[in-house]
Amino acid sequence: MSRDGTENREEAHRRPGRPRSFDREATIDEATTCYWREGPYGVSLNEVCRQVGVSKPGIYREFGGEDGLLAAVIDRYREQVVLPLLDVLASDMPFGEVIQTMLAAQTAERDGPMGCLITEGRLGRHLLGPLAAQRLDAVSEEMRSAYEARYERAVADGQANGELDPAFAASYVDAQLGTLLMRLHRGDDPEMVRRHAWLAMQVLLAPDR
Amino acid sequence: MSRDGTENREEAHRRPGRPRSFDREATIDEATTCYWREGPYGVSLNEVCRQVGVSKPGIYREFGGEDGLLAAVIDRYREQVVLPLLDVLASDMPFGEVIQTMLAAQTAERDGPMGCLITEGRLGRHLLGPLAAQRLDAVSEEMRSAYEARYERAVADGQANGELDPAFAASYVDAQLGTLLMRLHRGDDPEMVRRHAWLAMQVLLAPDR
DNA sequence: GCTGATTCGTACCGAACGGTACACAACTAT
DNA sequence: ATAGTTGTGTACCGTTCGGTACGAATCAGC
Repeated sequence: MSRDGTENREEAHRRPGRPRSFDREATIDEATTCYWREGPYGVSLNEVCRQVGVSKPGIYREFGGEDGLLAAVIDRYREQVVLPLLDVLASDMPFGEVIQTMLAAQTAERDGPMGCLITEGRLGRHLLGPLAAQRLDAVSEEMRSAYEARYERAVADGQANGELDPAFAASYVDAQLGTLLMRLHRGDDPEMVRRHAWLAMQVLLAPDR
Repeated sequence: MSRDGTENREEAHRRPGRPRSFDREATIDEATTCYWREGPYGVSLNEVCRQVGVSKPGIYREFGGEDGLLAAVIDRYREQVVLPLLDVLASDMPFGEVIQTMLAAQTAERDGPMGCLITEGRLGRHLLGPLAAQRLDAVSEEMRSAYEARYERAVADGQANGELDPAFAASYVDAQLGTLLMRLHRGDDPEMVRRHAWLAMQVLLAPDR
């Protein structure tokens, strides 16, 4: 396949013209870090270009503009952060331990930025372009439905308070996790935030045991 | 007293020079509505001037700039919104009813903007000037300590779960109410938001009854 | 009417924003 | 070498931002 410019190194580039020097993957990675650290609204496209070390026309040629770049960043964030989280949700750990593990993972001191790019994006979704907004909604719904499925499984296993409508419980988890992530991004004390979230989650757990 | 330009109407203005036409109180009122509706970061000073119908130099002469205007707005908001809320907290209603009343008041459909100016301001406190940030912190602490006092009273009356540290419970209430107000401002369904908050508050109530 | 005092808004400043025109660099093919 | 093709970044566009210089407007006193 020689659809794109990355043929095998042996034959090098056959096409005429100047060879590409723009590294799409590295750009997405660095831009993801920028947007994650500062929040999607806390950093301008100019600033991202400065920090990543690429020119603005380069971004426009590759992603079509700020909206397209953010859409690519959200996709990358989904693969690297959200999917592992969904794996934890899908595991066969007891419900309470799943919750505890998720809270602990998010509030653990880490090298990278605290908080969640998706959560920050949802805080000002109306400021996003159509592409980024669509990806954001998709990932949000993906997470929400995972919460709902896990809650239903927990109810079936007797590990969760079954008196709540699953969709309602899922959106409750979504809201509580959103709060946790937003506060972490704001710089609140992770341990306090974690304890608040854990307290809020108690209403979902099965009363006995 | 003739310290300021507003002497009694009988004697009119005695001082030389062009009489004041700038209405400080009306400006604060209208600006409060603007910042409340759009959020402190969702509206520029230029836009506020446009909507209120005053000139930018007028704002600078009266308030010293954007920071001073926001400080005055926060003070006005405190008087008109926060103090009545503190009155509800201080009332002798049972604890559960106090919580329910606060949630209902915030989530009720109303003519004015949904959400809370203070809460929105805290989301991006680092973007505020020193004056506005100081007022915001003061009001925030005022509310938090009111939550703490009311919770301690509820514990003493056997209306609240006494196993929580009062400061911890107060910051929990603060976080949950903040979430509620932020979601209302974002446009989430008020009824859903209210039910979520009420569910989260259950862990504070006394287990029996 | 004139002068001085005071308040007013127009019209500007430099900086930063998102977005783009275009000249030049770097390759293949002849 | 020369022409053709493709990728690149400088240097600009118009807009909006927070903030201000300054002359016009409106009063009291004379």
